[in-house]
Amino acid sequence: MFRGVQHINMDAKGRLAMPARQREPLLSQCSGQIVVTIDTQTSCLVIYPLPEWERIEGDIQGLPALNPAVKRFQRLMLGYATDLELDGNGRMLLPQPLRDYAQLDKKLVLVGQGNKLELWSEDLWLAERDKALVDSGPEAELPAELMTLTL
Amino acid sequence: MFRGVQHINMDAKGRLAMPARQREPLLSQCSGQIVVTIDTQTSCLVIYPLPEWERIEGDIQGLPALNPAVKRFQRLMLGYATDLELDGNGRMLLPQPLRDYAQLDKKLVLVGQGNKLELWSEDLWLAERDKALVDSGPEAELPAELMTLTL
DNA sequence: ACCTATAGTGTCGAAAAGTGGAAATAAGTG
DNA sequence: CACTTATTTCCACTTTTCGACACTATAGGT
Repeated sequence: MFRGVQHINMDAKGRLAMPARQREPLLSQCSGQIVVTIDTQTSCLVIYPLPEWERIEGDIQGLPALNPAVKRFQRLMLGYATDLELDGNGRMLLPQPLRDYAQLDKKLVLVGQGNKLELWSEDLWLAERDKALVDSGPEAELPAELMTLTL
Repeated sequence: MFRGVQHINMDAKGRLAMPARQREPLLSQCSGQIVVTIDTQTSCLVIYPLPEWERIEGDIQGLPALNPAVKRFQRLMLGYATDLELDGNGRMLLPQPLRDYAQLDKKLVLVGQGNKLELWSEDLWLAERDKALVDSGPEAELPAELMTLTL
Protein backbone atom coordinates (compact mmCIF):
# COMPACT_ATOMS: atom_id res chain seq x y z
CA MET A 1 0.00 0.00 0.00
CA PHE A 2 1.41 3.35 -1.06
CA ARG A 3 0.54 6.22 1.21
CA GLY A 4 1.62 9.79 1.82
CA VAL A 5 2.60 12.94 -0.07
CA GLN A 6 6.27 13.56 -0.75
CA HIS A 7 8.02 16.44 -2.49
CA ILE A 8 10.93 15.28 -4.64
CA ASN A 9 13.27 16.77 -7.23
CA MET A 10 14.00 15.72 -10.78
CA ASP A 11 17.49 16.47 -12.11
CA ALA A 12 18.35 17.92 -15.50
CA LYS A 13 18.54 14.46 -17.08
CA GLY A 14 15.01 13.56 -16.01
CA ARG A 15 16.12 11.29 -13.20
CA LEU A 16 14.26 11.16 -9.94
CA ALA A 17 15.06 9.27 -6.76
CA MET A 18 12.23 7.12 -5.46
CA PRO A 19 11.87 8.04 -1.76
CA ALA A 20 13.03 5.27 0.55
CA ARG A 21 9.57 4.79 1.98
CA GLN A 22 8.17 3.71 -1.41
CA ARG A 23 11.35 2.11 -2.69
CA GLU A 24 11.25 -0.79 -0.27
CA PRO A 25 7.83 -2.11 -1.36
CA LEU A 26 8.70 -1.63 -5.05
CA LEU A 27 11.87 -3.67 -4.76
CA SER A 28 10.29 -6.52 -2.83
CA GLN A 29 7.03 -6.58 -4.80
CA CYS A 30 8.44 -6.43 -8.32
CA SER A 31 12.23 -6.04 -7.96
CA GLY A 32 11.98 -2.43 -9.11
CA GLN A 33 10.05 -3.19 -12.30
CA ILE A 34 7.38 -0.55 -12.78
CA VAL A 35 5.12 0.84 -15.48
CA VAL A 36 4.46 4.55 -15.86
CA THR A 37 1.58 5.94 -17.89
CA ILE A 38 -0.64 9.00 -17.99
CA ASP A 39 -3.84 9.82 -16.17
CA THR A 40 -6.33 10.74 -18.86
CA GLN A 41 -8.49 12.82 -16.49
CA THR A 42 -5.80 15.17 -15.22
CA SER A 43 -2.25 16.17 -16.12
CA CYS A 44 -0.40 13.71 -13.95
CA LEU A 45 1.39 10.41 -14.34
CA VAL A 46 0.57 7.13 -12.62
CA ILE A 47 3.14 4.58 -11.49
CA TYR A 48 2.21 0.90 -11.11
CA PRO A 49 4.21 -2.09 -9.93
CA LEU A 50 4.49 -4.32 -13.01
CA PRO A 51 2.15 -7.12 -11.80
CA GLU A 52 -0.56 -4.63 -10.88
CA TRP A 53 -0.26 -2.95 -14.27
CA GLU A 54 -0.62 -6.26 -16.10
CA ARG A 55 -3.94 -6.83 -14.42
CA ILE A 56 -5.14 -3.35 -15.40
CA GLU A 57 -3.84 -3.69 -18.93
CA GLY A 58 -5.92 -6.84 -19.29
CA ASP A 59 -9.02 -5.02 -18.12
CA ILE A 60 -8.43 -2.16 -20.55
CA GLN A 61 -7.91 -4.47 -23.48
CA GLY A 62 -11.11 -6.28 -22.59
CA LEU A 63 -13.21 -3.14 -23.18
CA PRO A 64 -15.41 -2.89 -26.31
CA ALA A 65 -13.04 -1.27 -28.80
CA LEU A 66 -15.78 -0.46 -31.30
CA ASN A 67 -16.82 2.47 -29.15
CA PRO A 68 -14.67 5.39 -30.38
CA ALA A 69 -14.35 6.97 -26.93
CA VAL A 70 -13.14 3.67 -25.50
CA LYS A 71 -10.72 3.28 -28.39
CA ARG A 72 -9.22 6.70 -27.73
CA PHE A 73 -8.89 5.91 -24.04
CA GLN A 74 -7.10 2.65 -24.83
CA ARG A 75 -4.79 4.37 -27.27
CA LEU A 76 -3.69 6.89 -24.64
CA MET A 77 -3.39 4.62 -21.62
CA LEU A 78 -1.67 1.77 -23.40
CA GLY A 79 0.31 4.02 -25.72
CA TYR A 80 1.97 6.05 -23.01
CA ALA A 81 2.55 3.05 -20.73
CA THR A 82 6.31 2.62 -20.41
CA ASP A 83 8.31 -0.07 -18.63
CA LEU A 84 10.93 1.37 -16.31
CA GLU A 85 13.32 -0.04 -13.78
CA LEU A 86 14.85 1.49 -10.68
CA ASP A 87 18.64 1.80 -11.10
CA GLY A 88 21.23 0.85 -8.51
CA ASN A 89 20.61 4.07 -6.62
CA GLY A 90 16.83 3.67 -6.58
CA ARG A 91 16.32 6.28 -9.30
CA MET A 92 14.08 6.13 -12.35
CA LEU A 93 14.61 7.90 -15.69
CA LEU A 94 11.42 9.42 -17.06
CA PRO A 95 11.16 9.55 -20.89
CA GLN A 96 10.61 12.98 -22.38
CA PRO A 97 7.05 12.38 -23.68
CA LEU A 98 5.82 11.53 -20.20
CA ARG A 99 7.60 14.55 -18.73
CA ASP A 100 5.96 16.73 -21.35
CA TYR A 101 2.48 15.37 -20.77
CA ALA A 102 2.52 16.11 -17.05
CA GLN A 103 4.47 19.36 -17.45
CA LEU A 104 7.16 18.16 -15.09
CA ASP A 105 10.14 20.37 -14.32
CA LYS A 106 12.39 20.30 -11.26
CA LYS A 107 9.91 20.27 -8.40
CA LEU A 108 7.59 17.26 -8.29
CA VAL A 109 5.10 15.75 -5.89
CA LEU A 110 4.66 12.01 -5.42
CA VAL A 111 1.28 10.98 -3.99
CA GLY A 112 0.46 7.52 -2.68
CA GLN A 113 -2.93 6.19 -3.83
CA GLY A 114 -3.07 2.68 -2.42
CA ASN A 115 -2.18 0.34 -5.28
CA LYS A 116 -0.45 3.06 -7.33
CA LEU A 117 1.50 6.29 -7.07
CA GLU A 118 0.66 9.57 -8.76
CA LEU A 119 3.34 11.96 -9.96
CA TRP A 120 2.55 15.67 -10.32
CA SER A 121 4.39 18.84 -11.07
CA GLU A 122 4.36 20.80 -7.82
CA ASP A 123 2.44 23.70 -9.36
CA LEU A 124 -0.31 21.54 -10.81
CA TRP A 125 -0.60 19.52 -7.60
CA LEU A 126 -1.13 22.61 -5.48
CA ALA A 127 -3.71 23.94 -7.93
CA GLU A 128 -5.55 20.62 -7.97
CA ARG A 129 -5.44 20.42 -4.19
CA ASP A 130 -6.92 23.87 -3.79
CA LYS A 131 -9.69 22.99 -6.22
CA ALA A 132 -10.46 19.90 -4.17
CA LEU A 133 -10.51 21.86 -0.94
CA VAL A 134 -13.08 24.24 -2.33
CA ASP A 135 -15.12 21.26 -3.45
CA SER A 136 -15.20 19.82 0.03
CA GLY A 137 -14.79 22.98 2.11
CA PRO A 138 -17.28 24.26 4.69
CA GLU A 139 -19.62 25.86 2.13
CA ALA A 140 -19.48 23.07 -0.41
CA GLU A 141 -22.44 21.13 -1.72
CA LEU A 142 -21.16 17.61 -1.22
CA PRO A 143 -22.40 14.71 -3.31
CA ALA A 144 -24.89 12.57 -1.43
CA GLU A 145 -22.46 9.65 -1.31
CA LEU A 146 -20.02 11.61 0.81
CA MET A 147 -22.60 12.67 3.34
CA THR A 148 -23.12 9.08 4.43
CA LEU A 149 -19.51 8.50 5.43
CA THR A 150 -18.64 7.93 9.06
CA LEU A 151 -15.15 9.33 9.49
CA MET B 1 -11.95 6.28 23.18
CA PHE B 2 -9.96 9.47 22.90
CA ARG B 3 -11.17 12.37 25.00
CA GLY B 4 -9.97 15.75 26.12
CA VAL B 5 -8.10 18.80 24.81
CA GLN B 6 -4.36 18.95 25.36
CA HIS B 7 -1.82 21.62 24.48
CA ILE B 8 1.46 20.11 23.29
CA ASN B 9 4.68 21.30 21.66
CA MET B 10 6.37 20.26 18.43
CA ASP B 11 10.15 20.57 18.26
CA ALA B 12 12.13 22.02 15.36
CA LYS B 13 12.37 18.64 13.64
CA GLY B 14 8.61 18.14 13.60
CA ARG B 15 8.56 15.65 16.45
CA LEU B 16 5.79 15.72 19.01
CA ALA B 17 5.37 13.65 22.15
CA MET B 18 2.03 11.87 22.38
CA PRO B 19 0.64 12.71 25.83
CA ALA B 20 0.73 9.74 28.20
CA ARG B 21 -3.05 9.64 28.41
CA GLN B 22 -3.42 8.88 24.69
CA ARG B 23 -0.20 6.92 24.38
CA GLU B 24 -1.44 3.98 26.41
CA PRO B 25 -4.48 3.17 24.23
CA LEU B 26 -2.45 3.65 21.03
CA LEU B 27 0.21 1.20 22.15
CA SER B 28 -2.24 -1.48 23.28
CA GLN B 29 -4.69 -1.04 20.38
CA CYS B 30 -2.23 -0.97 17.50
CA SER B 31 1.26 -1.12 19.03
CA GLY B 32 1.83 2.52 18.13
CA GLN B 33 0.93 2.14 14.45
CA ILE B 34 -1.12 5.12 13.39
CA VAL B 35 -2.22 6.89 10.23
CA VAL B 36 -2.32 10.66 9.94
CA THR B 37 -4.21 12.47 7.20
CA ILE B 38 -5.88 15.80 6.59
CA ASP B 39 -9.37 17.01 7.32
CA THR B 40 -10.72 18.39 4.04
CA GLN B 41 -13.26 20.66 5.77
CA THR B 42 -10.82 22.59 7.95
CA SER B 43 -7.06 23.05 8.25
CA CYS B 44 -6.35 20.34 10.78
CA LEU B 45 -4.96 16.82 10.80
CA VAL B 46 -6.68 13.66 11.98
CA ILE B 47 -4.92 10.76 13.68
CA TYR B 48 -6.35 7.24 13.47
CA PRO B 49 -5.19 3.95 14.96
CA LEU B 50 -4.20 1.82 11.96
CA PRO B 51 -7.13 -0.67 12.15
CA GLU B 52 -9.67 2.13 12.38
CA TRP B 53 -8.12 3.86 9.37
CA GLU B 54 -8.26 0.71 7.29
CA ARG B 55 -12.00 0.57 7.77
CA ILE B 56 -12.36 4.17 6.65
CA GLU B 57 -10.02 3.71 3.73
CA GLY B 58 -12.22 0.89 2.51
CA ASP B 59 -15.31 3.09 2.73
CA ILE B 60 -13.61 5.88 0.79
CA GLN B 61 -12.37 3.59 -1.96
CA GLY B 62 -15.88 2.23 -2.34
CA LEU B 63 -17.24 5.61 -3.43
CA PRO B 64 -18.12 6.22 -7.11
CA ALA B 65 -14.90 7.67 -8.54
CA LEU B 66 -16.56 8.89 -11.75
CA ASN B 67 -17.87 11.93 -9.92
CA PRO B 68 -15.04 14.51 -10.12
CA ALA B 69 -15.77 15.97 -6.68
CA VAL B 70 -15.60 12.49 -5.15
CA LYS B 71 -12.40 11.73 -7.06
CA ARG B 72 -10.77 14.86 -5.67
CA PHE B 73 -11.88 14.02 -2.17
CA GLN B 74 -10.37 10.54 -2.49
CA ARG B 75 -7.14 11.88 -3.89
CA LEU B 76 -6.68 14.20 -0.91
CA MET B 77 -7.77 11.88 1.88
CA LEU B 78 -5.89 8.84 0.60
CA GLY B 79 -2.97 10.82 -0.73
CA TYR B 80 -2.15 12.62 2.48
CA ALA B 81 -2.73 9.53 4.62
CA THR B 82 0.67 8.61 6.04
CA ASP B 83 1.70 5.64 8.16
CA LEU B 84 3.56 6.66 11.28
CA GLU B 85 4.86 4.88 14.33
CA LEU B 86 5.50 6.09 17.84
CA ASP B 87 9.22 5.95 18.63
CA GLY B 88 10.80 4.59 21.81
CA ASN B 89 9.98 7.81 23.62
CA GLY B 90 6.35 7.90 22.49
CA ARG B 91 7.03 10.60 19.93
CA MET B 92 5.83 10.82 16.33
CA LEU B 93 7.57 12.58 13.44
CA LEU B 94 5.19 14.54 11.22
CA PRO B 95 6.21 14.80 7.53
CA GLN B 96 6.58 18.30 6.16
CA PRO B 97 3.58 18.22 3.78
CA LEU B 98 1.21 17.48 6.66
CA ARG B 99 2.77 20.21 8.79
CA ASP B 100 2.35 22.64 5.93
CA TYR B 101 -1.27 21.75 5.31
CA ALA B 102 -2.34 22.38 8.91
CA GLN B 103 0.03 25.35 9.36
CA LEU B 104 1.64 23.72 12.37
CA ASP B 105 4.45 25.47 14.18
CA LYS B 106 5.57 25.04 17.79
CA LYS B 107 2.33 25.26 19.71
CA LEU B 108 -0.27 22.61 18.90
CA VAL B 109 -3.56 21.39 20.31
CA LEU B 110 -4.56 17.73 20.38
CA VAL B 111 -8.31 17.11 20.59
CA GLY B 112 -9.88 13.76 21.38
CA GLN B 113 -12.82 12.87 19.10
CA GLY B 114 -13.79 9.38 20.16
CA ASN B 115 -12.36 7.05 17.53
CA LYS B 116 -9.77 9.58 16.37
CA LEU B 117 -7.66 12.53 17.46
CA GLU B 118 -7.52 15.93 15.81
CA LEU B 119 -4.35 17.99 15.67
CA TRP B 120 -4.52 21.77 15.31
CA SER B 121 -2.16 24.68 15.35
CA GLU B 122 -3.00 26.54 18.55
CA ASP B 123 -3.93 29.73 16.67
CA LEU B 124 -6.32 28.00 14.29
CA TRP B 125 -7.83 25.97 17.11
CA LEU B 126 -8.71 29.05 19.14
CA ALA B 127 -10.22 30.77 16.12
CA GLU B 128 -12.24 27.70 15.18
CA ARG B 129 -13.43 27.25 18.74
CA ASP B 130 -14.71 30.80 18.92
CA LYS B 131 -16.54 30.35 15.62
CA ALA B 132 -18.15 27.17 16.93
CA LEU B 133 -19.26 28.89 20.11
CA VAL B 134 -21.06 31.61 18.20
CA ASP B 135 -22.70 29.04 15.92
CA SER B 136 -24.18 27.12 18.79
CA GLY B 137 -24.77 30.02 21.17
CA PRO B 138 -28.12 31.20 22.54
CA GLU B 139 -29.28 32.85 19.31
CA ALA B 140 -28.13 30.12 16.94
CA GLU B 141 -30.27 28.24 14.44
CA LEU B 142 -29.30 24.62 15.02
CA PRO B 143 -29.71 21.90 12.39
CA ALA B 144 -32.63 19.56 13.00
CA GLU B 145 -30.35 16.64 13.75
CA LEU B 146 -28.95 18.44 16.76
CA MET B 147 -32.35 19.33 18.20
CA THR B 148 -33.19 15.69 18.82
CA LEU B 149 -30.25 15.12 21.16
CA THR B 150 -30.81 14.35 24.80
CA LEU B 151 -27.86 15.92 26.56
C1' DA C 1 8.91 19.18 52.37
C1' DC C 2 11.60 16.06 50.18
C1' DC C 3 12.34 12.18 47.42
C1' DT C 4 11.18 9.24 43.59
C1' DA C 5 9.21 7.95 39.37
C1' DT C 6 7.51 9.16 35.05
C1' DA C 7 6.69 12.39 31.35
C1' DG C 8 8.75 15.51 28.26
C1' DT C 9 12.71 17.77 25.75
C1' DG C 10 17.14 18.31 23.64
C1' DT C 11 21.59 16.81 21.67
C1' DC C 12 24.77 13.96 19.54
C1' DG C 13 26.54 10.43 16.37
C1' DA C 14 26.01 6.79 13.03
C1' DA C 15 23.88 5.33 9.02
C1' DA C 16 21.34 5.86 5.02
C1' DA C 17 19.31 8.61 1.46
C1' DG C 18 19.81 11.94 -2.14
C1' DT C 19 22.58 14.38 -5.57
C1' DG C 20 25.96 15.37 -8.93
C1' DG C 21 29.47 14.28 -12.02
C1' DA C 22 32.60 11.48 -14.74
C1' DA C 23 33.66 7.67 -17.54
C1' DA C 24 32.29 4.06 -20.60
C1' DT C 25 29.24 2.17 -23.84
C1' DA C 26 25.98 2.47 -27.38
C1' DA C 27 23.69 4.69 -31.12
C1' DG C 28 23.18 7.64 -34.96
C1' DT C 29 25.10 10.30 -38.89
C1' DG C 30 28.09 12.10 -42.47
C1' DC D 1 34.23 3.49 -41.27
C1' DA D 2 35.12 7.13 -38.22
C1' DC D 3 33.44 10.68 -35.51
C1' DT D 4 30.04 12.94 -32.82
C1' DT D 5 26.27 12.80 -29.74
C1' DA D 6 23.34 10.65 -26.65
C1' DT D 7 22.50 7.43 -23.07
C1' DT D 8 23.54 4.72 -19.09
C1' DT D 9 26.06 2.92 -15.45
C1' DC D 10 29.01 3.62 -11.74
C1' DC D 11 31.26 6.05 -8.00
C1' DA D 12 31.91 9.58 -4.52
C1' DC D 13 30.40 13.29 -1.78
C1' DT D 14 27.02 15.90 0.90
C1' DT D 15 23.01 16.26 3.42
C1' DT D 16 19.36 14.64 6.01
C1' DT D 17 17.22 11.39 8.89
C1' DC D 18 16.75 8.24 12.49
C1' DG D 19 17.82 6.17 16.81
C1' DA D 20 20.00 6.31 21.27
C1' DC D 21 21.02 8.55 25.26
C1' DA D 22 20.90 11.94 28.78
C1' DC D 23 19.05 15.72 31.15
C1' DT D 24 15.09 18.59 33.02
C1' DA D 25 10.66 19.34 34.82
C1' DT D 26 6.54 17.95 36.96
C1' DA D 27 3.50 15.37 39.69
C1' DG D 28 2.47 12.16 43.24
C1' DG D 29 3.40 9.74 47.33
C1' DT D 30 5.54 9.13 51.91
